[in-house]
Amino acid sequence: MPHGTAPLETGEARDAPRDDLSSEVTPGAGTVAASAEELGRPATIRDVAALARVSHQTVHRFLQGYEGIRPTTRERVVEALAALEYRPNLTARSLTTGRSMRIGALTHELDQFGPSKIIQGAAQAARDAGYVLDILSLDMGDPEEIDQALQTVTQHDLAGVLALASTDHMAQAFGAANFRVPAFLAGEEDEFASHHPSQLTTVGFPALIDHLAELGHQRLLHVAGPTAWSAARNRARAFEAAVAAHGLVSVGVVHGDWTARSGYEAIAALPARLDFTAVIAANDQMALGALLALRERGVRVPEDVSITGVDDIPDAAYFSPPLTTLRVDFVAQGRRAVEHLLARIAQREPADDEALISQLVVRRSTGTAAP
Amino acid sequence: MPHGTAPLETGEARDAPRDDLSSEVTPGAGTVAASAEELGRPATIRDVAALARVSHQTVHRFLQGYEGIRPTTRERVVEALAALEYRPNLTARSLTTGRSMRIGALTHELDQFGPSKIIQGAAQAARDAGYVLDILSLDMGDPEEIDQALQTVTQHDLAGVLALASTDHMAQAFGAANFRVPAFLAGEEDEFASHHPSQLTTVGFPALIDHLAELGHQRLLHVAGPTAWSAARNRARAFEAAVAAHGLVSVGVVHGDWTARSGYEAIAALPARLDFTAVIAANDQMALGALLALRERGVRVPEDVSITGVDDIPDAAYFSPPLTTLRVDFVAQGRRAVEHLLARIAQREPADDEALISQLVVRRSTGTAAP
DNA sequence: GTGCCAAATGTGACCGGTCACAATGCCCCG
DNA sequence: CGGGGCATTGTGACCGGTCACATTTGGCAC
Repeated sequence: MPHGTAPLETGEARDAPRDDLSSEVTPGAGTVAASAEELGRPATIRDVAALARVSHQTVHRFLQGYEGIRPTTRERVVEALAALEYRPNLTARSLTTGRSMRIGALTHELDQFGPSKIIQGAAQAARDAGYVLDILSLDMGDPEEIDQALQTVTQHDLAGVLALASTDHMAQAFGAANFRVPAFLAGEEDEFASHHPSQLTTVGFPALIDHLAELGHQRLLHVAGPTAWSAARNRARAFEAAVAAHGLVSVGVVHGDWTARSGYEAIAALPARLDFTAVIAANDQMALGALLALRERGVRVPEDVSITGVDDIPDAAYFSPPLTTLRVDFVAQGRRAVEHLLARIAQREPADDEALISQLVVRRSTGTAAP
Repeated sequence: MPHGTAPLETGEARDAPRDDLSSEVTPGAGTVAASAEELGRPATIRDVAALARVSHQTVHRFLQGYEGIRPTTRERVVEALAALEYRPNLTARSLTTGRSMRIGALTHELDQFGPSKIIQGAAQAARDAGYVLDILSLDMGDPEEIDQALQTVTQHDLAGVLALASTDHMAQAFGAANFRVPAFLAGEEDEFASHHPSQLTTVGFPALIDHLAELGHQRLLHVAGPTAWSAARNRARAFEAAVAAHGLVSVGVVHGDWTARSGYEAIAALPARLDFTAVIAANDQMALGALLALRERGVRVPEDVSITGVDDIPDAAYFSPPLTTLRVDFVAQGRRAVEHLLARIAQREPADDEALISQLVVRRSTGTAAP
């Protein structure tokens, strides 16, 4: 269909410019389209060239920001571009250059706060760099489907591929795929278990455990995320390390699935007598669930048991009671992931990024330990 | 760079096939690449054609599912495709066809539960149809920036454009843009204020108000969303209509911004004496904030005041107390939006979709009205 | 005015898949 | 055994922007 559209007119337009140099400058008399409407289809550089009475290459040069164009020529090109409402066709461009302005983002669990924030940051960073983000939400679980989705990715020639959710499934599928383009797997930073000893007591989990220790808590329960998530493992490791560093006691690690329901069930399933004074949940949702379960058991928060989360979702400040938590900058993670990928695409070294420090936010869900 | 890669070899490969029909079938002897590695770049249909000793057109026909290919020929093509690990180049394809397999999704507020769920549904539906979703997250507010983002969209030739967030800003920007492709603005359905009288008492807000009326509530407060959102206006309208239909009293409509904070402040700002027995928040987050504000005022929920939300975010079941709310199927909304768009792209009539009914979920935040 | 050189501009091919149109090959009939 | 006609396959151009290279133009010195 797009082919057949008035090929003759196009042909004439291409040949016309060199003839009537002497005739009137006022367009519209010849076969050269002088306006977008007259053309009836998106303008190409050749349409613009014809109207500006230059070669398509000159138009191209102008668009590339080439300086050496005579002012008079340049002016004609500018006018023609405006008159025809020219917009470059990125598809054609990528066909020749072999590069595209698209980044594929593999993700799942888009309804989770973290991942969707990361996507938001990634989309921003991508757009700032003139790229668009192609979302490929995979339903994990069906390996067949993952495979098919990855196939799809390789066909849509992308400048690079980013994997954002950090489950083992994803990592595995990602590793096995042959994208033929730069790829970057954005896992959660190991910030919680910082290897810089100097920071151990000031950032992330150490700060959180510090806070609890100061309040006199000795025995802690960790409600962890699903083990298939590296973020969950990181946090669990960081928890254990911080506890050990403070000489406190971990009474156990229960695994949930990030949902409030799993946090609720983790607490509800405990024996009648609780042998801890603080619950450290690996995210705010599970903390919320734990909060309700404790309340239903007649346990007061924070008088009897303190509770903490991780993420600082916007709602956390309005839980009953408001939740003490570690704020994680997901948007920055997304931005950074894209920047890393862009660096790899451009074959530069990625900018040295400072650590993403998760910040302790103290609210009313933590208090002095019950005696 | 991709140009220069051994143009000679390519040229020879293109001409070679017809010569050595008699010589060995075993490849590798001539200049025709017989494997993906040997090629060192993605295989094209012409590479495949050369290896299969057919014309590029025959390969093309095979790929299009054309039946009339002699079995022996077909077999050679199949083998060549496999040997060279051929993957179609979608960029080249869209250049000629003028169609692409990409849908642009304009959105903002990706951190909101509703929008991100809608995106999830849209991405699923898109992928099911072989499309990918290009996310274009706009920062509303800066009209300059919106404009620029829309420019970007028109350059990435997309099969269609979808706008998902339903603020007036978006609607306006969307309406003003000239996408040159099918576009679809997915606003929230007017489901809450259904015009089908028969459904008025069974779905959405009517059901919610029904529920409260049965519990004896007479005086209601609505915490609405921001007026710039059509969803907020719909819900406010539906609230008023349902109240009127039941002969109840609306003591007022306070506008928040969807966040828990705004719900909290809406209640905190009220005079000491509350003249309502139920708060109807336009979403669950604001209900959460209201819940905390009431608690801090010493008001018990649901004994003194009942509270309801809308959306049924996963956390709502674990608020303290668990929230009575209207469940909205955002994923279905996203799917439907994409299906509508795809229908428009294919110039078919969209499938007749049944109403998306929001379902009342009764939990413990509502109880009999205080006397 | 002439010649030279760099600056400015033009030409044609190409990316890879698709399209319109041609040219074979093959089978069967008279 | 020749020829009609369909089945099968091939040819070349095209989409629009880019690249490598060729050609023209202008400015300046002589």
